Amino acid sequence: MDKHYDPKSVEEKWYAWWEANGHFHADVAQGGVPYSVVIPPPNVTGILHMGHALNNTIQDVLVRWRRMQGRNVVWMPGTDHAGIATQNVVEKALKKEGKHRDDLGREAFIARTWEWKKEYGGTIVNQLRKLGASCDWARERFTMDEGLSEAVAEVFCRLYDEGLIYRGHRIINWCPRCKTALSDEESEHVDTQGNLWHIKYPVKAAHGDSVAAHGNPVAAYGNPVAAHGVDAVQFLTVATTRPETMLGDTAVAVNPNDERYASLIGKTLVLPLVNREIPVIADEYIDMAFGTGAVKVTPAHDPNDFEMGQRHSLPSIDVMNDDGTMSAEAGAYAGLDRFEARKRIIADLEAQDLLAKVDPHPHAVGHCYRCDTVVEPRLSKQWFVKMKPLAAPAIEAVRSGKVAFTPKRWENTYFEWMENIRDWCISRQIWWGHRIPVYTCGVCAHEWAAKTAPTSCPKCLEGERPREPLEGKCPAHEDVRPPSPQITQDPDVLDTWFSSWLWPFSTFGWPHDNPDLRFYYPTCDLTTAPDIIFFWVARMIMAGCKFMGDVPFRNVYIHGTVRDDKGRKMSKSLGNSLDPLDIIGQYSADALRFSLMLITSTGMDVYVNMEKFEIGRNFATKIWNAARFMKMHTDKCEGFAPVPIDPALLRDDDRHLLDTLDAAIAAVTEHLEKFRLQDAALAIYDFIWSNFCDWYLEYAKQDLNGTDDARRLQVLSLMTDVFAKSLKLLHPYMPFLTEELWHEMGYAGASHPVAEAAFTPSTATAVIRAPWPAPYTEAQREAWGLHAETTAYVTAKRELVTAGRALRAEYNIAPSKFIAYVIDALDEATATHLRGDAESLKQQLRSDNLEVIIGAGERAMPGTLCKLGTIYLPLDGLIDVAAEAARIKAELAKEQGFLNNVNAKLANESFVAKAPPAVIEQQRARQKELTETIARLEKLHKTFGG
RNA sequence: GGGCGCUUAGCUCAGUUGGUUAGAGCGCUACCUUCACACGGUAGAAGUCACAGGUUCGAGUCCUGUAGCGCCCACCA
Repeated sequence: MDKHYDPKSVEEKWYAWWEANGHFHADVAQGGVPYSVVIPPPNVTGILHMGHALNNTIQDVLVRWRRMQGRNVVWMPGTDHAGIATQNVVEKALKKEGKHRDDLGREAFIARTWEWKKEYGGTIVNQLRKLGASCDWARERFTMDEGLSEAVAEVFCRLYDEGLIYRGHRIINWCPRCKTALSDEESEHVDTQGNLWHIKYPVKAAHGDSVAAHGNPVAAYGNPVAAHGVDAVQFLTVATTRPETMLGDTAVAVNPNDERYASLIGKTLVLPLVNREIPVIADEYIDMAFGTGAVKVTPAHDPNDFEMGQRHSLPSIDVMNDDGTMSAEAGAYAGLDRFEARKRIIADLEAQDLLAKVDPHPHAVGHCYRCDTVVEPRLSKQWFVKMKPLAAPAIEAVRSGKVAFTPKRWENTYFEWMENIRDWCISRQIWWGHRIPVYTCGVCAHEWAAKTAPTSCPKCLEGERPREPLEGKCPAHEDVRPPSPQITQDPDVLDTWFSSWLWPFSTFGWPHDNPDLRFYYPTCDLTTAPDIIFFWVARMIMAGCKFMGDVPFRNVYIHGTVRDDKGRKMSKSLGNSLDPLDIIGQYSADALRFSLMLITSTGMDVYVNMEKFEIGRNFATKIWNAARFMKMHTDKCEGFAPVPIDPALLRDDDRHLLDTLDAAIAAVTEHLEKFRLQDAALAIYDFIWSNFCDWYLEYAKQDLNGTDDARRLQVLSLMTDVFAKSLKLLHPYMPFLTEELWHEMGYAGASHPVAEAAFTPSTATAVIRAPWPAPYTEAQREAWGLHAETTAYVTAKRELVTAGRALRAEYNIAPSKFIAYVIDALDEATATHLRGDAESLKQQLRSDNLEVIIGAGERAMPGTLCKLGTIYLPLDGLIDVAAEAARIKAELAKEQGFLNNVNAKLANESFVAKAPPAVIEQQRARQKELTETIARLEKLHKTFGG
């Protein structure tokens, strides 16, 4: 074995080997209890970031653990075509060539995108391999591959035919850079310090008014100086955050109960800058307390205004183009960018003295989640899914517990959104994605949805249109004529998430019934980030309930966000991102995985910096060295083969080791069942490092270097077996290191008599297929003498040894100086037991240059204390007697305080009456212990002349 | 405006149904390069569990309120 562990070569070697040997591949034919997981498909444009590392490590831990438990495990991998994101990437590449997508045309552009996918789409998937993700790569899917596209078409047509997909003319979120509609979820609200501009709208004078007498009142308002010079003009002041939209105003609204404006309702205003006449309307929606209480109504650019427009039959004037520049409707401002137009409009209003005031106003502004451009609410004709009917069963599924969230609090978030769900805008004005399968007949104007491109119009085929007879084909069933130029398909594509929400069943072959789908659906655990609950999790539950008649998964584990050590979200623009591949390069994939798991508690955000990954690296080194140590001894032991446990040869520390291993196995299993991956990792870490390495391996040295061959063989067998089980426990977290050691230690194929089951040939080769360790049976524990007393003895012994070492440190005695100390054990049984083990104790202490004498206090001079009782240390001029007396006095006071508390507790009638017997018993024992300790301390204190 | 989370050792955080003297990692102090490991070992210091009330025999843990920080949702122009 090499002195140093080389993760790089090891990780590459084993990943290739696992894949080549089909260790990740799932097969229905093998039967058993399924454990299925679908990966949250990363964007095909993605590169591995810390969020992926966290998400996929969690999944891989669960998946590997379940696999070892003997479940029939499938981890379905794949990528998302990420409509807008991918199109952006390809457009950027085109731009470098000085081209635009329009130069290529739709078909060529799509072909170009597929080429890009073919060349770069595998990046993230290969990075997942570096992380160690044990996905069933043979099943890898892509949201635009043939099968998934079929599922999308199937779902669209079903919803369309049921009337759950409809086309609507309404205000949607428009990204002027991507030039497409977005769903509400795709518009991210960012708190922004904006302004509330107060603009004065002149009131048009009635006939006979003095202003009207000037002829054209509009002209007068167009020239405020003139207006002022001639007459007093009445104004209605409105407040707005988006002044440029005023060009599209078709009314101003006030609350009908607002006395300030009562007289103006029904009057006409003259819209500044455009001189359009617009009415003052009354609408309950208006909040009298906000702004001026008068609101400009722009039905084409604001959802509320749109609704008001509907209520009051107002026209809608769209003043913007799809790229965010002002449209022809904007008159003099046409062609200007919307923000430039805003500046100009403000300036112009100011020049005409129509800007009453400007108040700073913080508000949330929508940004495109793909390109961060400010989203424009805009009137548009789009496709929508009616969500309420889909939401109802999905709400019930969570309420009834068919789907459970971890942590549970996310269920509230889910309910909140689902109960107030709004229709989902699914059409996108881009090219990369699933084309909306809606067709229109140019002859009869019939519109319908079809899974495959139709060649003729069904309405016309029904006989309403005379048609040519077809040779050899029954016209009622199939039409083989070339596509009719009369039939046109909707140009838009579907929202990326329209394919993602089918992922848990489309990846298993739906809409076709098949064994995989039947066996693996519903999946078990879905692991994802909180920001994706609405985009994906909720919609998957809806789709599962709707199309499969069952939930898509039983558990949803929502993990936290990975942040930098200052708590900021990692982002490219901040430059505070850690690259998982850097961490893997510097510390190893195992270190990345283990550290992440160890520092992340269930569902909480995690703060990371580079140094945090030392934990995992150090742990790996520790284990590597422990293995080297054992290997060194097994190599020395010629022809070493493990022997079965001989109860006659077992000593306390052996029993204690088996005991703590048992506890660790139980704890790890239970924690993993409840998604407590941190606690499970801690239990493994603590067992291997503290119990196995620090205590047992040190303890075992005396036997390994001793002369008793039978005992040495027993100890070696025991420790290698316990180490094998430790590797199994650790394998889900550190797959590479454990696999390497599994082979280095010769566990692959070796027969371990203490192991819980004989390996079958197919499972003997890899830890990944080794069975998850089971706690020992009662019969074994009985036969081996694993009793509670064992733990008590070993605990006593450890404290005793610790006390000896502490003496040296406390009195600052050189390591070279031999110390014999004496212990007066508290209870006789322990003392007797430890005396019986005196020889091994002596050996154990030899390296510390210590020697202990049990229960002979009278012979020695007083020294210090440990929990077991009194420890005496020969003075030999090593101790400052006065200082020691003071120390003991302080100790005495502390113990007396504890005793007082306990006494008070036990004297309390309510406590005795109500506390559980176990707690009372505990307190009684403690009372006894404290009383004895105090008696001893008092004696000691006297000895020191106190 | 609603909802959620956090506040425990110098730092980052655990603490699972309320129950011995509240834990870990890092950092810190002292000693040790002893034949697996200095990415190590041994021993140690360090916390009025944000604040104020309440329930209880007993509260870091349950309830109410306050403060600070953070996140999510929301059409107040």
